[in-house]
Order: sequence, then C-alpha cells, then structure tokens
Amino acid sequence: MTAEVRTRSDRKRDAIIQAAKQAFQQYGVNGTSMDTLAELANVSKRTVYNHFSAKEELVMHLIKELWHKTMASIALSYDARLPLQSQLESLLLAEVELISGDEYLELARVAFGYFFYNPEKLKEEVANLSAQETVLHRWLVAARADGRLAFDNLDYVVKELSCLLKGHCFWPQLLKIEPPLDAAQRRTIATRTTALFLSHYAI
Amino acid sequence: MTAEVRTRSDRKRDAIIQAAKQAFQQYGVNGTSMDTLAELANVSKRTVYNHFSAKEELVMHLIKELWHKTMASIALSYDARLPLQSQLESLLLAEVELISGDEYLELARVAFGYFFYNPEKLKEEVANLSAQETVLHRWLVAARADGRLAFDNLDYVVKELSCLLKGHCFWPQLLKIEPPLDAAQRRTIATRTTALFLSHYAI
DNA sequence: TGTAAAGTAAACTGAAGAGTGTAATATGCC
DNA sequence: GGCATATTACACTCTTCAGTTTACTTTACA
Repeated sequence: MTAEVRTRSDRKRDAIIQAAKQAFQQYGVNGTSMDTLAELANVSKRTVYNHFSAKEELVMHLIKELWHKTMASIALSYDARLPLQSQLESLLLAEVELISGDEYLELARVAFGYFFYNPEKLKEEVANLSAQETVLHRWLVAARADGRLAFDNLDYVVKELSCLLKGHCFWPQLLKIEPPLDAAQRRTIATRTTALFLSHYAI
Repeated sequence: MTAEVRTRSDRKRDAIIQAAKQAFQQYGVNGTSMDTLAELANVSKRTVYNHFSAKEELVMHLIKELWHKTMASIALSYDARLPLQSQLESLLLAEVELISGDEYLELARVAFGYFFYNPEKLKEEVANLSAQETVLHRWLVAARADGRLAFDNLDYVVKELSCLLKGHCFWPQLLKIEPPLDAAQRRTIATRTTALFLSHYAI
C-alpha cells in the first residue's frame, strides 16, 4: 500500500505500532505494559519512548490512524431509475462490510476499552469523528423526496437501520460473544434488513 | 424490601456492597482500589477482606446479586383474542423497561468492564444465565401457530427485535453516549418497533 | 571511514495497589 | 459484668508498571 518502510527508525516505529495494535486489541490498553509491548515489538523500551513520549500518546495515535483507515468511506447515491430494494441492499451491505471488518472491530475494541470509563472524552471524540455519518441519511432523504419512501423522523429511521445492522454484526463480535460473520451471513443480514425496512416505509 | 439489616456485621457487609456497586459502576473494577472502596463504605479494609476474601469474589457476588434482582422476569403470554399490536407492544415495552432500568445498566457496566478482556469467562456466564431468554420466543411461536404471524427463522426474528430495542435504549446508555430515556421515549420505541415488525411479519 | 542519529540493555525511581498480620477496641448477647 | 466475635488502624510485603538514566553499540550516509 504505502511505499516500503525506509529508514531503520521507520521500521522500528512500525513494529511498535503493529505490536500495540495487536496487544491493545487483545489485552486492552491497561492490560499491556510498556515492557511487554517493547518485547512484542522486538524493540527496546527506550525506543518506544523515543517514538511516543507516553503510553497515552501511542493510544491516541492508534485510534486516530485506525479511524482514518476505516473512514475510506462508502460512496453510493440515490438513483431514481433503480429499484429501492437493490439500492438499499447494496448500501446496507457496504455498511455491514465496514462495521464487521477486522480493522473496524479492532479500532472499536481499543477505543472501547480505553474510553469506557472516560465517557466525557469519548463523547468529545465521537462528536469530532462521526459528524460525517451521512451516506444513509442522504440516500433516505433523496428517496423520500422522490416519493418512494414515507417517514417522518429521519434520525429515528437511520437509527433503526443502524440498530439492526450493529445488533447483528457489531456488538456481539465486539464482545466476542459471537464469531465474525462470513460473507453469506453478511448478505443475509443486508437482504432481510432491507426487506423489513421497505415493508414498512416503502410506498 | 427485605427485613431491616440485623447485626452490625450485616450492616457493614451491606455498606461494602453498596459502595462497591456504586464505585465499580462509576470507575470500573480496576479503577477502584480496595482502599478507596473501604473508605467509601466507611469500613476498614480489613473488614472488606473479612467479608470477601478477594476482590474477585466481591465482583462475582455483585454481578450475581444484580443479575437475580434483574431477572424478576416478565410474565406475559400470547392471547388469541387480543390484537397483535397491543400485545406485542406491551411485551416490548416491558423488555425496554427492563433493559433501560438503572439496575440492569449498572449490572451491565460492571460485568462489561470486568469481562471485556475475559471473553471465555463471559461466554460461560452468559450461557449459564441467559438460558431463560424466552418470553419473546414463546409469544412469537404462539402467534405463528395461531396463524397470525409468518416467519421462518425464529431466532433471527427474535434477534431483530432485540437489536432494535437494545440499539435504542441499551448500548448508547451503556457507553454513556446518550442519556437514559424517559417514559415517553420508551413508549415510542415500543410502539414504532412493533409497527415496523408487524408490517413485515403479520398476516 | 568517521560521525551523528537511533537503538539497546539493564538497572533504577516512584507510585499504586492487592492482600496480610497484629494488637487494640467496640458490640452485642448471656 | 464477662466473653466471643467483628471491627479498626496501621504498618508491612510483594508485585506491577510507567517512565528515566546511563553507558554502550549499531546503522546509515557523506
């Protein structure tokens, strides 16, 4: 993807980040000591501190990096000529692929373990970063304007959809209560959720 | 509710439990030291250890106690004479009241923070304790047998309903991203979820 | 090949926190 | 009052961990 890692310094930095991602996601931020981390990265502890002046800095770096990678966003807009079913299904499937992807779940696990007892900080970050949750919004608004959907409360409806998706393929996986979904299961969820939704809101 | 606390020992024990519930829920198990806890309970640390031989024992005691209180279960069964809408709505409302109740959320927060990096232990406990998740199941099966609902996959459908409810009134509150819902909002969710569901599955 | 920047090992500091031991004190019941 | 039991204060051990210091080595590149 990016150019091969250049200098030794960059290679070390990368090893630290990889190890941290892996360890934080598995044992949590508090469950991973800087000594362990250095060992996992095959790097001296001092080197870790040369790259990241404190544990917190490393955590925040990770969360932001993963978040941006994750936000390589979904592009799909309403098309008046196509059936609702197929359009919405693609949209939901894309959303499902996103939130049940490893990268996303890893991010969520790290962020989660870190912010769970810092709700103020969490709210702040969430506000910053999720302001652009609008693909679904835009599609729904367009379909309504086109007279093919009827609903009064846009936000509620968006939330209904996202509850359905996340309840199936995000929360249980985040808690590791259920294994990740395979492609067929993901498609099923997109299909059935679309059907349920359109039964109620399509005109 | 229960008889007034008798002996001094019982009073102390109770103070410990109250303090732990409050502190664990607010700061997390790892964020609450036994010294702090003792202080909050107005009890010496030694007394804490006289009642609970280790922190872990206290945690497990709390989780189980809260779980049982919470499980004062919903009693409602299918009635062929009444409309589906009103029956299902009551059932969902009861479910909503349960999962957005303070006790339930407190339990969830403690358990959550504790089990987040112990998924095996979590799975085990969840399997033990949530075997009786069957009120909805039973109602849906009865309504289908009565020819008034049509669906193929019972578990999927139950999950659909519970995603909708939890996505609105459990997860966001658990993470403290959104404030607890008031009675009107809870009713709205029950009503709208019922409507969405019946549009698709009622005959 | 010389040198500056980066990395390393290992010992260290300081703080926090789980759990224990003990001797003195309070409570409640006969 | 007397006695068993629970509670208390507090000092103590042991461990873990974030972050630092130091003296030394490796790497890269000019």
